Amino acid sequence: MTELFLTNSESGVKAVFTPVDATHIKFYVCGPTVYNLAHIGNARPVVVFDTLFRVLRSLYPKVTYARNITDIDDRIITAAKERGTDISTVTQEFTGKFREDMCALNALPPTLEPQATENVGAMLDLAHRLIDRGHAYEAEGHVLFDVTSMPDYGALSGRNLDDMLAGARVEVASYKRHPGDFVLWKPSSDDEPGWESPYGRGRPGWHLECSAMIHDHLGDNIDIHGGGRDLIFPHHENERAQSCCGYDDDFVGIWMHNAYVDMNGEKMSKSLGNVKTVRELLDHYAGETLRFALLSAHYRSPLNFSEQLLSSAQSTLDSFYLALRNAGDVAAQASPVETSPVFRALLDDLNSPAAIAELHQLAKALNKSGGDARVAAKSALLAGGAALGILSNDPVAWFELRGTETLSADTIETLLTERTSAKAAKDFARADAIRDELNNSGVVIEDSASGSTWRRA
RNA sequence: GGCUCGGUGGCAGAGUGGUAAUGCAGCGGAUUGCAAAUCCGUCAACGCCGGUUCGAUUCCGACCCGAGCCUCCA
Repeated sequence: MTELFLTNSESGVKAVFTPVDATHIKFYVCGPTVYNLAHIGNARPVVVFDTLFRVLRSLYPKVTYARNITDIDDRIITAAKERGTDISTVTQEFTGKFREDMCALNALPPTLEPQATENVGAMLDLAHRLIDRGHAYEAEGHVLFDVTSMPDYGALSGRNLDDMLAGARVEVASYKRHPGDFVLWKPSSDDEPGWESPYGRGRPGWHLECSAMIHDHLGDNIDIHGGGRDLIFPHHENERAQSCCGYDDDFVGIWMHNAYVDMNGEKMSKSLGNVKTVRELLDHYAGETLRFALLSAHYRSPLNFSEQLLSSAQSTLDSFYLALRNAGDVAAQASPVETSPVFRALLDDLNSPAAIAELHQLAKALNKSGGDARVAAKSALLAGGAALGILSNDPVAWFELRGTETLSADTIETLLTERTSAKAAKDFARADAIRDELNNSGVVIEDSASGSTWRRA
Protein backbone atom coordinates (compact mmCIF):
# COMPACT_ATOMS: atom_id res chain seq x y z
CA MET A 1 0.00 0.00 0.00
CA THR A 2 1.45 3.30 -0.96
CA GLU A 3 -1.04 5.53 0.73
CA LEU A 4 0.07 8.88 2.00
CA PHE A 5 -1.14 9.94 5.43
CA LEU A 6 -1.14 13.60 6.36
CA THR A 7 -2.33 15.54 9.38
CA ASN A 8 -4.82 18.25 8.62
CA SER A 9 -4.23 21.08 11.05
CA GLU A 10 -7.79 22.25 10.58
CA SER A 11 -9.19 19.06 12.12
CA GLY A 12 -6.09 17.83 13.90
CA VAL A 13 -6.72 14.43 12.37
CA LYS A 14 -4.26 12.30 10.43
CA ALA A 15 -5.93 10.66 7.46
CA VAL A 16 -5.27 9.20 4.05
CA PHE A 17 -4.54 11.88 1.51
CA THR A 18 -7.15 11.78 -1.25
CA PRO A 19 -6.43 14.31 -3.97
CA VAL A 20 -9.08 16.22 -5.82
CA ASP A 21 -7.57 14.96 -9.07
CA ALA A 22 -4.97 12.21 -8.84
CA THR A 23 -3.59 13.11 -12.24
CA HIS A 24 -2.64 16.57 -11.09
CA ILE A 25 -1.78 17.49 -7.50
CA LYS A 26 -1.83 21.14 -6.55
CA PHE A 27 -0.21 22.52 -3.49
CA TYR A 28 0.72 25.91 -2.24
CA VAL A 29 3.07 27.07 0.46
CA CYS A 30 3.42 30.58 1.82
CA GLY A 31 6.79 31.89 0.78
CA PRO A 32 9.00 34.68 2.02
CA THR A 33 8.44 38.38 2.40
CA VAL A 34 11.60 39.54 0.69
CA TYR A 35 12.94 42.35 2.87
CA ASN A 36 15.89 40.60 4.53
CA LEU A 37 17.87 37.37 4.56
CA ALA A 38 16.07 34.13 5.31
CA HIS A 39 16.77 32.76 8.77
CA ILE A 40 16.86 29.13 9.73
CA GLY A 41 13.25 29.33 10.90
CA ASN A 42 12.18 30.47 7.46
CA ALA A 43 14.02 27.49 6.07
CA ARG A 44 12.05 24.90 8.00
CA PRO A 45 8.81 25.12 5.97
CA VAL A 46 10.86 25.24 2.80
CA VAL A 47 12.68 22.01 3.65
CA VAL A 48 9.61 20.29 5.08
CA PHE A 49 7.43 21.05 2.10
CA ASP A 50 10.22 20.33 -0.33
CA THR A 51 10.31 16.88 1.21
CA LEU A 52 6.56 16.63 0.74
CA PHE A 53 6.99 17.78 -2.86
CA ARG A 54 9.47 14.95 -3.43
CA VAL A 55 7.06 12.42 -1.93
CA LEU A 56 4.16 13.68 -4.02
CA ARG A 57 6.23 13.54 -7.19
CA SER A 58 6.98 9.91 -6.49
CA LEU A 59 3.31 9.10 -6.06
CA TYR A 60 1.59 11.19 -8.71
CA PRO A 61 2.26 11.91 -12.37
CA LYS A 62 1.98 15.66 -12.12
CA VAL A 63 2.46 17.96 -9.15
CA THR A 64 2.21 21.73 -9.25
CA TYR A 65 3.92 23.28 -6.28
CA ALA A 66 3.47 27.02 -5.91
CA ARG A 67 5.36 29.14 -3.42
CA ASN A 68 4.69 32.84 -3.53
CA ILE A 69 7.08 35.74 -3.16
CA THR A 70 5.59 38.57 -1.13
CA ASP A 71 7.21 41.59 -2.69
CA ILE A 72 4.90 44.31 -1.45
CA ASP A 73 4.65 44.76 2.30
CA ASP A 74 5.14 47.49 4.88
CA ARG A 75 8.37 45.93 6.09
CA ILE A 76 9.71 46.10 2.56
CA ILE A 77 8.68 49.73 2.32
CA THR A 78 10.48 50.44 5.59
CA ALA A 79 13.59 48.60 4.45
CA ALA A 80 13.63 50.54 1.19
CA LYS A 81 13.27 53.86 3.00
CA GLU A 82 16.10 53.00 5.34
CA ARG A 83 18.35 52.24 2.42
CA GLY A 84 17.21 55.20 0.39
CA THR A 85 16.10 53.06 -2.51
CA ASP A 86 12.91 51.73 -4.02
CA ILE A 87 11.21 48.53 -3.05
CA SER A 88 12.06 46.65 -6.23
CA THR A 89 15.76 47.02 -5.47
CA VAL A 90 15.16 45.48 -2.07
CA THR A 91 12.87 42.73 -3.27
CA GLN A 92 15.07 41.72 -6.18
CA GLU A 93 18.12 41.44 -3.98
CA PHE A 94 16.43 39.34 -1.34
CA THR A 95 14.44 37.22 -3.75
CA GLY A 96 17.72 36.25 -5.39
CA LYS A 97 19.41 35.53 -2.08
CA PHE A 98 16.43 33.53 -0.87
CA ARG A 99 16.56 31.33 -3.95
CA GLU A 100 20.30 30.81 -3.55
CA ASP A 101 19.99 29.92 0.11
CA MET A 102 17.14 27.48 -0.41
CA CYS A 103 18.98 25.88 -3.28
CA ALA A 104 21.92 25.33 -0.93
CA LEU A 105 19.52 23.37 1.28
CA ASN A 106 18.75 21.05 -1.62
CA ALA A 107 15.26 22.47 -1.91
CA LEU A 108 13.95 22.01 -5.42
CA PRO A 109 12.61 25.13 -7.11
CA PRO A 110 8.81 25.26 -6.88
CA THR A 111 6.84 24.79 -10.07
CA LEU A 112 5.47 28.31 -9.75
CA GLU A 113 6.73 31.33 -7.84
CA PRO A 114 4.02 33.95 -8.23
CA GLN A 115 4.93 37.44 -7.08
CA ALA A 116 2.40 39.67 -5.39
CA THR A 117 3.20 42.78 -7.41
CA GLU A 118 2.46 40.91 -10.62
CA ASN A 119 -0.97 39.87 -9.42
CA VAL A 120 -2.43 43.09 -8.10
CA GLY A 121 -5.13 42.99 -10.75
CA ALA A 122 -6.33 39.62 -9.53
CA MET A 123 -6.35 40.91 -5.98
CA LEU A 124 -8.46 43.90 -6.89
CA ASP A 125 -10.86 41.59 -8.70
CA LEU A 126 -11.24 39.55 -5.56
CA ALA A 127 -11.72 42.63 -3.40
CA HIS A 128 -14.40 43.77 -5.78
CA ARG A 129 -16.13 40.39 -5.70
CA LEU A 130 -16.11 40.42 -1.91
CA ILE A 131 -17.72 43.85 -1.82
CA ASP A 132 -20.29 42.73 -4.39
CA ARG A 133 -21.18 39.72 -2.36
CA GLY A 134 -21.56 41.67 0.83
CA HIS A 135 -18.46 40.32 2.52
CA ALA A 136 -16.43 43.51 2.39
CA TYR A 137 -16.89 47.25 2.61
CA GLU A 138 -15.04 50.46 1.88
CA ALA A 139 -14.08 52.86 4.62
CA GLU A 140 -11.72 55.81 4.45
CA GLY A 141 -9.81 54.51 1.46
CA HIS A 142 -9.62 51.01 2.90
CA VAL A 143 -11.40 47.90 1.83
CA LEU A 144 -12.14 45.71 4.81
CA PHE A 145 -13.39 42.17 5.12
CA ASP A 146 -16.51 41.91 7.24
CA VAL A 147 -15.86 38.95 9.52
CA THR A 148 -19.44 38.84 10.72
CA SER A 149 -20.52 38.01 7.17
CA MET A 150 -18.93 34.58 7.35
CA PRO A 151 -20.74 32.21 9.73
CA ASP A 152 -17.79 29.93 10.35
CA TYR A 153 -15.07 32.54 10.43
CA GLY A 154 -12.47 31.22 12.86
CA ALA A 155 -13.03 27.55 12.05
CA LEU A 156 -9.50 26.97 10.83
CA SER A 157 -7.80 28.35 13.92
CA GLY A 158 -10.46 27.13 16.35
CA ARG A 159 -11.51 30.54 17.52
CA ASN A 160 -14.69 32.49 17.60
CA LEU A 161 -15.18 36.20 17.41
CA ASP A 162 -16.26 36.55 21.02
CA ASP A 163 -13.08 34.90 22.27
CA MET A 164 -11.00 37.12 20.08
CA LEU A 165 -12.69 40.21 21.38
CA ALA A 166 -12.13 39.08 24.95
CA GLY A 167 -8.43 38.82 24.35
CA ALA A 168 -8.01 41.87 22.14
CA ARG A 169 -4.90 43.77 23.11
CA VAL A 170 -4.59 46.00 20.14
CA GLU A 171 -6.23 49.31 19.54
CA VAL A 172 -8.98 49.02 16.97
CA ALA A 173 -8.91 51.32 13.97
CA SER A 174 -11.93 53.61 13.98
CA TYR A 175 -12.97 52.73 10.44
CA LYS A 176 -13.55 49.06 11.26
CA ARG A 177 -17.11 47.96 11.79
CA HIS A 178 -15.95 44.98 13.80
CA PRO A 179 -12.60 44.79 15.60
CA GLY A 180 -11.89 41.52 13.77
CA ASP A 181 -12.31 43.00 10.32
CA PHE A 182 -9.11 42.90 8.34
CA VAL A 183 -7.68 44.91 5.50
CA LEU A 184 -8.00 43.80 1.89
CA TRP A 185 -6.77 47.08 0.47
CA LYS A 186 -5.29 50.12 2.10
CA PRO A 187 -4.38 53.59 0.90
CA SER A 188 -0.81 54.57 0.08
CA SER A 189 0.61 57.99 0.74
CA ASP A 190 2.45 59.73 -2.09
CA ASP A 191 5.84 58.45 -0.97
CA GLU A 192 4.63 54.88 -0.66
CA PRO A 193 4.33 52.43 -3.52
CA GLY A 194 0.79 52.01 -4.72
CA TRP A 195 -1.57 51.02 -7.50
CA GLU A 196 -4.55 52.87 -8.85
CA SER A 197 -7.82 51.25 -7.90
CA PRO A 198 -11.51 52.05 -7.63
CA TYR A 199 -10.82 52.72 -3.94
CA GLY A 200 -8.03 55.17 -4.62
CA ARG A 201 -4.30 54.68 -4.92
CA GLY A 202 -3.25 51.99 -2.53
CA ARG A 203 -1.76 48.59 -1.94
CA PRO A 204 -3.06 45.17 -0.96
CA GLY A 205 -3.37 43.82 2.55
CA TRP A 206 -1.17 40.89 3.34
CA HIS A 207 -3.70 38.07 3.07
CA LEU A 208 -5.19 39.03 -0.23
CA GLU A 209 -2.32 37.93 -2.45
CA CYS A 210 -2.46 34.27 -1.52
CA SER A 211 -6.19 33.95 -2.12
CA ALA A 212 -6.00 35.73 -5.45
CA MET A 213 -2.88 33.94 -6.69
CA ILE A 214 -4.08 30.51 -5.68
CA HIS A 215 -7.27 31.08 -7.61
CA ASP A 216 -5.51 32.50 -10.65
CA HIS A 217 -2.59 30.11 -10.85
CA LEU A 218 -3.91 26.87 -9.37
CA GLY A 219 -7.65 27.06 -9.86
CA ASP A 220 -10.75 26.61 -7.80
CA ASN A 221 -9.40 24.32 -5.16
CA ILE A 222 -6.07 22.94 -4.12
CA ASP A 223 -5.07 19.77 -2.36
CA ILE A 224 -2.63 21.06 0.20
CA HIS A 225 -1.83 24.43 1.66
CA GLY A 226 1.21 24.72 3.89
CA GLY A 227 3.13 27.16 6.00
CA GLY A 228 4.45 27.86 9.47
CA ARG A 229 2.22 27.31 12.46
CA ASP A 230 2.12 31.01 13.23
CA LEU A 231 0.35 31.62 9.95
CA ILE A 232 -2.78 29.75 11.05
CA PHE A 233 -4.04 32.94 12.56
CA PRO A 234 -4.56 35.46 11.21
CA HIS A 235 -3.07 34.82 7.80
CA HIS A 236 -4.59 31.51 6.79
CA GLU A 237 -7.81 32.13 8.61
CA ASN A 238 -8.25 35.31 6.61
CA GLU A 239 -7.11 33.73 3.38
CA ARG A 240 -9.71 31.08 3.87
CA ALA A 241 -12.36 33.72 4.53
CA GLN A 242 -11.46 35.62 1.37
CA SER A 243 -11.35 32.57 -0.85
CA CYS A 244 -14.43 30.84 0.48
CA CYS A 245 -16.52 33.99 0.38
CA GLY A 246 -15.11 35.34 -2.87
CA TYR A 247 -15.25 32.16 -4.89
CA ASP A 248 -17.54 29.18 -4.77
CA ASP A 249 -15.07 26.45 -4.12
CA ASP A 250 -13.76 24.21 -1.39
CA PHE A 251 -10.47 26.06 -1.50
CA VAL A 252 -8.12 23.80 0.48
CA GLY A 253 -8.22 20.05 1.04
CA ILE A 254 -5.57 19.77 3.73
CA TRP A 255 -3.90 22.48 5.77
CA MET A 256 -0.43 21.64 6.99
CA HIS A 257 1.61 23.69 9.41
CA ASN A 258 5.11 23.18 10.67
CA ALA A 259 6.19 24.06 14.19
CA TYR A 260 8.82 26.64 15.04
CA VAL A 261 12.55 26.49 15.23
CA ASP A 262 13.69 27.57 18.69
CA MET A 263 17.17 28.84 19.41
CA ASN A 264 18.72 27.14 22.43
CA GLY A 265 15.32 26.81 24.04
CA GLU A 266 13.88 30.23 23.36
CA LYS A 267 11.99 31.68 20.47
CA MET A 268 14.09 33.13 17.74
CA SER A 269 13.47 36.84 17.59
CA LYS A 270 15.27 39.99 16.71
CA SER A 271 14.77 41.44 20.17
CA LEU A 272 16.56 38.48 21.71
CA GLY A 273 19.32 38.80 19.15
CA ASN A 274 19.33 35.09 18.45
CA VAL A 275 18.33 35.05 14.80
CA LYS A 276 20.57 32.88 12.66
CA THR A 277 20.41 33.43 8.95
CA VAL A 278 20.83 30.53 6.59
CA ARG A 279 23.58 32.48 4.89
CA GLU A 280 25.76 32.77 7.98
CA LEU A 281 25.18 29.14 8.90
CA LEU A 282 26.29 28.13 5.42
CA ASP A 283 29.68 29.66 6.20
CA HIS A 284 30.22 26.91 8.73
CA TYR A 285 28.04 24.02 7.67
CA ALA A 286 27.11 22.33 4.45
CA GLY A 287 23.59 23.09 3.27
CA GLU A 288 22.88 19.39 3.49
CA THR A 289 23.83 19.43 7.17
CA LEU A 290 21.33 22.24 7.79
CA ARG A 291 18.68 20.33 5.88
CA PHE A 292 19.36 17.17 7.84
CA ALA A 293 19.17 19.08 11.11
CA LEU A 294 15.82 20.55 10.08
CA LEU A 295 14.50 17.08 9.31
CA SER A 296 15.77 15.51 12.52
CA ALA A 297 12.51 16.33 14.33
CA HIS A 298 9.02 15.73 13.06
CA TYR A 299 7.68 18.81 11.29
CA ARG A 300 4.83 19.29 13.77
CA SER A 301 7.19 19.32 16.75
CA PRO A 302 9.28 22.30 17.79
CA LEU A 303 12.89 21.98 16.75
CA ASN A 304 15.54 23.25 19.09
CA PHE A 305 18.36 24.63 17.01
CA SER A 306 21.81 24.60 18.56
CA GLU A 307 25.46 23.95 17.83
CA GLN A 308 24.97 20.51 19.29
CA LEU A 309 22.20 19.75 16.83
CA LEU A 310 24.36 20.83 13.91
CA SER A 311 27.45 18.92 14.97
CA SER A 312 25.34 15.84 15.56
CA ALA A 313 23.73 16.25 12.14
CA GLN A 314 27.13 16.51 10.53
CA SER A 315 28.46 13.44 12.36
CA THR A 316 25.49 11.40 11.25
CA LEU A 317 25.85 12.46 7.65
CA ASP A 318 29.57 11.72 7.90
CA SER A 319 28.80 8.17 8.98
CA PHE A 320 26.42 7.70 6.04
CA TYR A 321 28.93 9.10 3.59
CA LEU A 322 31.66 6.99 5.15
CA ALA A 323 29.60 3.89 4.51
CA LEU A 324 29.05 5.02 0.92
CA ARG A 325 32.70 5.89 0.43
CA ASN A 326 33.82 2.53 1.72
CA ALA A 327 31.46 0.93 -0.75
CA GLY A 328 32.91 2.94 -3.60
CA ASP A 329 33.68 -0.31 -5.44
CA VAL A 330 29.99 -1.19 -5.57
CA ALA A 331 27.85 0.16 -8.39
CA ALA A 332 24.49 1.20 -7.04
CA GLN A 333 21.45 0.08 -8.95
CA ALA A 334 18.16 1.78 -9.49
CA SER A 335 16.11 1.13 -6.38
CA PRO A 336 12.36 1.78 -6.56
CA VAL A 337 11.59 4.33 -3.93
CA GLU A 338 8.10 2.95 -3.33
CA THR A 339 9.51 -0.10 -1.57
CA SER A 340 12.02 1.87 0.47
CA PRO A 341 11.50 1.78 4.23
CA VAL A 342 12.65 5.37 4.27
CA PHE A 343 9.92 6.34 1.85
CA ARG A 344 7.36 4.37 3.79
CA ALA A 345 8.24 6.34 6.90
CA LEU A 346 7.68 9.56 4.98
CA LEU A 347 4.30 8.32 3.82
CA ASP A 348 3.25 8.40 7.46
CA ASP A 349 2.74 12.14 7.76
CA LEU A 350 6.29 12.92 6.71
CA ASN A 351 7.87 11.11 9.64
CA SER A 352 11.41 12.21 8.90
CA PRO A 353 12.92 11.01 12.21
CA ALA A 354 11.62 7.52 11.51
CA ALA A 355 12.95 7.82 7.97
CA ILE A 356 16.37 8.74 9.32
CA ALA A 357 16.26 5.74 11.65
CA GLU A 358 15.77 3.57 8.55
CA LEU A 359 18.75 5.24 6.96
CA HIS A 360 20.85 4.13 9.92
CA GLN A 361 19.74 0.55 9.40
CA LEU A 362 20.62 0.71 5.73
CA ALA A 363 24.04 2.19 6.44
CA LYS A 364 24.70 -0.54 8.97
CA ALA A 365 23.64 -3.18 6.46
CA LEU A 366 25.98 -1.67 3.91
CA ASN A 367 28.89 -1.68 6.35
CA LYS A 368 28.56 -5.33 7.28
CA SER A 369 27.20 -7.03 4.22
CA GLY A 370 28.89 -8.45 1.14
CA GLY A 371 27.97 -9.57 -2.34
CA ASP A 372 24.50 -8.89 -3.61
CA ALA A 373 23.32 -7.69 -0.22
CA ARG A 374 25.96 -4.99 -0.39
CA VAL A 375 24.70 -3.77 -3.75
CA ALA A 376 21.15 -3.77 -2.46
CA ALA A 377 22.09 -1.92 0.71
CA LYS A 378 24.00 0.77 -1.13
CA SER A 379 21.22 1.22 -3.65
CA ALA A 380 18.62 1.43 -0.91
CA LEU A 381 20.67 3.90 1.12
CA LEU A 382 21.03 6.20 -1.85
CA ALA A 383 17.36 5.90 -2.77
CA GLY A 384 16.34 6.58 0.82
CA GLY A 385 18.63 9.57 0.97
CA ALA A 386 17.16 10.90 -2.25
CA ALA A 387 13.67 10.66 -0.76
CA LEU A 388 14.84 13.01 1.99
CA GLY A 389 16.85 15.20 -0.35
CA ILE A 390 20.22 14.17 1.08
CA LEU A 391 23.21 11.92 0.29
CA SER A 392 23.44 13.13 -3.29
CA ASN A 393 27.03 14.34 -2.93
CA ASP A 394 30.02 12.30 -4.00
CA PRO A 395 31.18 10.63 -0.76
CA VAL A 396 34.78 11.67 -1.27
CA ALA A 397 33.82 15.22 -2.13
CA TRP A 398 31.57 15.40 0.93
CA PHE A 399 34.53 15.40 3.26
CA GLU A 400 36.13 18.18 1.27
CA LEU A 401 33.18 20.46 1.97
CA ARG A 402 34.60 21.63 5.27
CA GLY A 403 35.10 25.31 5.95
CA THR A 404 38.30 24.78 7.88
CA GLU A 405 41.15 23.70 5.66
CA THR A 406 44.45 24.19 7.36
CA LEU A 407 46.40 21.73 5.23
CA SER A 408 46.32 21.16 1.49
CA ALA A 409 45.56 17.75 0.10
CA ASP A 410 49.12 17.58 -1.30
CA THR A 411 50.65 18.24 2.10
CA ILE A 412 48.44 15.61 3.66
CA GLU A 413 49.36 13.05 1.00
CA THR A 414 53.05 13.75 1.51
CA LEU A 415 52.79 13.30 5.26
CA LEU A 416 50.72 10.19 4.83
CA THR A 417 53.32 8.63 2.52
CA GLU A 418 56.01 9.39 5.07
CA ARG A 419 53.91 7.81 7.76
CA THR A 420 53.36 4.68 5.71
CA SER A 421 57.12 4.34 5.32
CA ALA A 422 57.63 4.85 9.02
CA LYS A 423 55.05 2.18 9.77
CA ALA A 424 56.73 -0.22 7.39
CA ALA A 425 59.98 0.40 9.22
CA LYS A 426 58.20 -0.18 12.54
CA ASP A 427 59.01 3.38 13.53
CA PHE A 428 55.70 3.80 15.32
CA ALA A 429 56.81 6.83 17.26
CA ARG A 430 57.33 8.73 14.02
CA ALA A 431 54.11 7.33 12.51
CA ASP A 432 52.09 8.38 15.55
CA ALA A 433 53.70 11.82 15.60
CA ILE A 434 52.58 12.40 12.02
CA ARG A 435 49.12 11.17 12.81
CA ASP A 436 48.90 13.49 15.81
CA GLU A 437 50.03 16.38 13.68
CA LEU A 438 47.35 15.65 11.11
CA ASN A 439 44.71 15.13 13.79
CA ASN A 440 45.53 18.52 15.26
CA SER A 441 44.96 20.02 11.83
CA GLY A 442 41.54 18.47 11.57
CA VAL A 443 42.54 15.51 9.44
CA VAL A 444 41.50 12.03 10.46
CA ILE A 445 43.66 9.07 9.49
CA GLU A 446 42.17 5.66 9.05
CA ASP A 447 44.34 2.58 8.58
CA SER A 448 43.01 -0.55 7.00
CA ALA A 449 44.36 -3.71 5.47
CA SER A 450 44.41 -2.02 2.09
CA GLY A 451 46.30 1.06 3.25
CA SER A 452 45.69 4.37 4.95
CA THR A 453 43.09 6.94 4.03
CA TRP A 454 42.35 10.40 5.32
CA ARG A 455 39.41 12.72 5.58
CA ARG A 456 38.69 16.07 7.08
CA ALA A 457 36.95 15.97 10.44
C1' G B 1 -8.07 36.21 30.19
C1' G B 2 -9.33 33.05 25.50
C1' C B 3 -7.51 29.36 22.14
C1' U B 4 -3.82 25.65 20.53
C1' C B 5 0.17 22.33 21.23
C1' G B 6 3.47 19.60 24.15
C1' G B 7 5.95 17.10 28.72
C1' U B 8 9.42 9.61 26.68
C1' G B 9 16.29 6.97 29.11
C1' G B 10 22.42 11.50 30.35
C1' C B 11 21.13 14.11 25.51
C1' A B 12 18.40 14.07 20.73
C1' G B 13 14.01 11.86 19.03
C1' A B 14 9.94 8.15 17.02
C1' G B 15 5.90 5.27 18.54
C1' U B 16 2.07 2.13 20.76
C1' G B 17 -4.52 -0.25 24.56
C1' G B 18 -0.64 -5.53 26.31
C1' U B 19 5.88 -2.40 29.83
C1' A B 20 8.72 1.43 24.12
C1' A B 21 12.25 2.51 17.46
C1' U B 22 16.68 4.96 16.16
C1' G B 23 21.12 8.00 16.94
C1' C B 24 24.78 10.24 20.23
C1' A B 25 27.03 9.57 24.96
C1' G B 26 28.41 5.48 28.68
C1' C B 27 30.05 0.41 29.72
C1' G B 28 32.11 -4.56 27.88
C1' G B 29 34.09 -7.17 23.63
C1' A B 30 36.04 -7.99 18.37
C1' U B 31 39.38 -5.59 15.09
C1' U B 32 44.14 -2.42 15.19
C1' G B 33 51.40 -2.04 16.45
C1' C B 34 48.41 1.88 19.08
C1' A B 35 44.41 4.61 17.22
C1' A B 36 40.33 5.97 13.95
C1' A B 37 36.33 3.86 11.45
C1' U B 38 33.38 -0.47 11.65
C1' C B 39 30.98 -4.68 13.91
C1' C B 40 28.90 -7.48 18.32
C1' G B 41 26.91 -7.11 23.21
C1' U B 42 25.03 -4.02 27.18
C1' C B 43 23.02 -0.21 30.96
C1' A B 44 19.10 3.24 30.93
C1' A B 45 12.89 6.57 30.05
C1' C B 46 6.94 7.21 29.21
C1' G B 47 5.58 14.96 34.50
C1' C B 48 1.96 14.15 38.84
C1' C B 49 -2.97 12.32 40.66
C1' G B 50 -7.47 9.99 39.78
C1' G B 51 -10.95 7.32 36.24
C1' U B 52 -12.30 3.70 32.18
C1' U B 53 -10.20 -1.23 31.05
C1' C B 54 -8.44 -7.95 32.13
C1' G B 55 -4.47 -4.45 31.13
C1' A B 56 -2.61 2.68 29.93
C1' U B 57 3.00 5.53 28.58
C1' U B 58 -0.92 5.32 24.86
C1' C B 59 -8.19 6.90 26.12
C1' C B 60 -10.94 10.48 29.76
C1' G B 61 -10.67 14.26 33.81
C1' A B 62 -8.00 17.39 37.31
C1' C B 63 -3.22 19.32 38.51
C1' C B 64 1.93 20.94 37.78
C1' C B 65 5.43 22.58 34.13
C1' G B 66 6.78 24.38 29.23
C1' A B 67 5.89 26.52 24.27
C1' G B 68 2.94 29.21 20.74
C1' C B 69 -1.10 32.35 18.83
C1' C B 70 -4.75 36.33 20.02
C1' U B 71 -4.89 41.24 13.43
C1' C B 72 -0.06 41.39 9.24
C1' C B 73 5.97 36.93 12.92
C1' A B 74 7.96 30.64 9.10
